[in-house]
Parts: sequence; C-alpha cells; structure tokens
Amino acid sequence: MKKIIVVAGPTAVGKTEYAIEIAKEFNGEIVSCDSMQLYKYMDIGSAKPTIEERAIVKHYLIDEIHPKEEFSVVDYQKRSKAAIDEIFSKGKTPIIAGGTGLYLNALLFDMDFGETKANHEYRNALYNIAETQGNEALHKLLKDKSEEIAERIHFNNVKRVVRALEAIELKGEELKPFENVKNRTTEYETCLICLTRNREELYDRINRRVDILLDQGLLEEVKGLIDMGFTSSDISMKGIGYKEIISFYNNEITLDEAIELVKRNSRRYAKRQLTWFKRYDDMKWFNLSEVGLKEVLSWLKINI
RNA sequence: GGCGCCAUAGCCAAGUGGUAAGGCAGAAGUCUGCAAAACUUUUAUUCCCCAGUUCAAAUCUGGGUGGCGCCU
Repeated sequence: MKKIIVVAGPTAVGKTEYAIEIAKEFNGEIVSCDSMQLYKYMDIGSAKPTIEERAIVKHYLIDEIHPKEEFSVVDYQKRSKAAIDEIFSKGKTPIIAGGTGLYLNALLFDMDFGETKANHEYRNALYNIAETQGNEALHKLLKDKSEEIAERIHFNNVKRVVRALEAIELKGEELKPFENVKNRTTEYETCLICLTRNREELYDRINRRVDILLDQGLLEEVKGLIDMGFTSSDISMKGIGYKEIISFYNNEITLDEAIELVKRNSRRYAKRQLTWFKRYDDMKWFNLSEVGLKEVLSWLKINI
C-alpha cells in the first residue's frame, strides 16, 4: 500500500531541516501540517521554510490562504488529502511535517466533521448564554441533550461546549462528530516519527529562535500586517509571535514584555505539542539531544 | 560602632498565637469545525539558624547570621 511519512515534533525542534533531508533521501515532497504557515505574509513569525529550502523540495500548504480568510481543520483535511494524492500521482513519497496536532489527526484518522458549515449565529447565541447565565448553565444545556458528551467536556471550556451543542443541533441524534477518534485512515499506510530534545535544550532553542526572528525583522513584519488592516481579532493574528507584538504596538505592553511573552507562550505551546504526540502509540520518537539525522534515516529505511 | 526595618517555594508575596492564601515561572493532562486555540489538575510536612515561653509559634521573647536604610 501507499505509504506516507509523518515528521511531528514541538516548535523549534528542527522539523523543517529534518523533513527536507528525509524528502531528499526518499524522493519525497513535503506537506506542511502547520496552522500558521498556511497564511500568506506571515513568514518570519511562523518560521516558514525559506524560499531556498522550498526550492530544494516542493512544499504544499504553505502560503495558501489570506490572513483574513476563514480556515478550519475541515479545510485542512481536504487540502492535505488532495496534496497527498498529487504527490502519489507523481510517484513520490508524501512527507507530512508540522506540529499542529488536530490537523494531523484529521488526516491520520477517519474523522467525520459533518458537512454543514459553522453556524456563527447559533454559536453567538450560545456564547451569550455563557456570558449572561454562566458557563455551568450552558454546560447544563449540553447535559440535557447528551449526558455522555457533557461528561467529556469541562464546563469552563465554553468553546468546546458550544461546538458540541452545535454539532448535536446539526447532526441530530447521530452525534457522529463526537465519536471517539480511533479508526485510523485506510487510505494509506503511515510511518510516524516525532522529533524531540531534552527539555532544557528545547527551551533554550525556543528562546534563541525568538531572538533570531526579531533580528530577521519580526517587528517590521507585524507592523506591515497591521498596516494591511489585520487586527488582533483576526484568527491568523492570534498566532504566537503576532498577538504579543500587536499588543506592543497597541501600547498595551512594553517591547520587553512582548518578547518575554512570545518566548513563554512558545515554550508552553511546545509542551502541549509533546503531550499531544504522546498519544500515538505507533509513534517512533527521536531525541535529537542524543541521536542525529543518521539514526533517523536508517530507522526510516528499515521501517518504510 | 549605634539605631531602625526586613528575612515565608525558583521569583513576587498574604498571613502578627490555632496547624502555610494568591499570582508568576515550572510540571502533568484533556482534545472531532477558530487548535500557535480553548480548558483541567498540580507545586513549602514547613516559614534564615539556635534556644526559650505556651496545650499550641511563621507569628511572642532572647541570642546569632544575612540584607536594606539612617546616624556617627
């Protein structure tokens, strides 16, 4: 069967570089699995592969959408599968590289998100209930409709309570969108690796990378985006490295505070990514504090 | 040298006789339509040290150590 290679890992671990080396070795092309690199104009803050790197190996799903566009995991699911098909049709190996866990799930599992589009009116009405009557009141509504689903979502997680209610409203009693994520896709075989590093080293790399992004002109990039009309309410501007710098330009915090926040939020994000990737039992882990490219490539040669 | 103030977790701290608040940093985790999102859990057997008073001390007393301020 056709096989894809997945290169996962926390931010700043070195995925970009490794994915390119793996692609060179296995006649592959790369499909990005990153919720921020999808956006145009957000080059420095999202740490996109450089133009030179993209010239070496073709990358898909980078610079795909305008930062004002609405985008969700469903769109990612469609586009990534299309990209994978295209790579297979060339007789090449798709290499999925990135750190957005939910997006990765969308292409590794048979996930049915339902066909209906997000209903913002309905959502807003629900958010309103949470605000006026409290989070628990909203959660109670969910409990009345499905005890089982309500149990799985904490009442303070309003965003997910709202989505669950919306799903029930749209799908009736089927509740398909909230079935357990357990059926792996049968469209292709998968070979999963996750890159990591010792915690201290990883955090050190993150802190250093933020300084590098600043040297590369992150401030100017964000200023440019503000001038283009983007604001903190755009989803694309909620990315780490963007929201903090925007707060700085809005005079809400000092530059030093903004930089510290970018570092801290990146560290926290890396930790959440690691938690997410621990869930895949067939994931092969490589600690790059201890092993290098050679080990990764030779493992892949045996296991692909 | 004298006087005064202070010492509580990695950091910032509350507590002035009844069995160590809170915040940050850190750690663990949840996860089917905004996911770089949203959310949950968690951190001092002990309050600078020694002695004393007391049924009971981070809290009161004495001494020591360290820091800050003022005076000479």
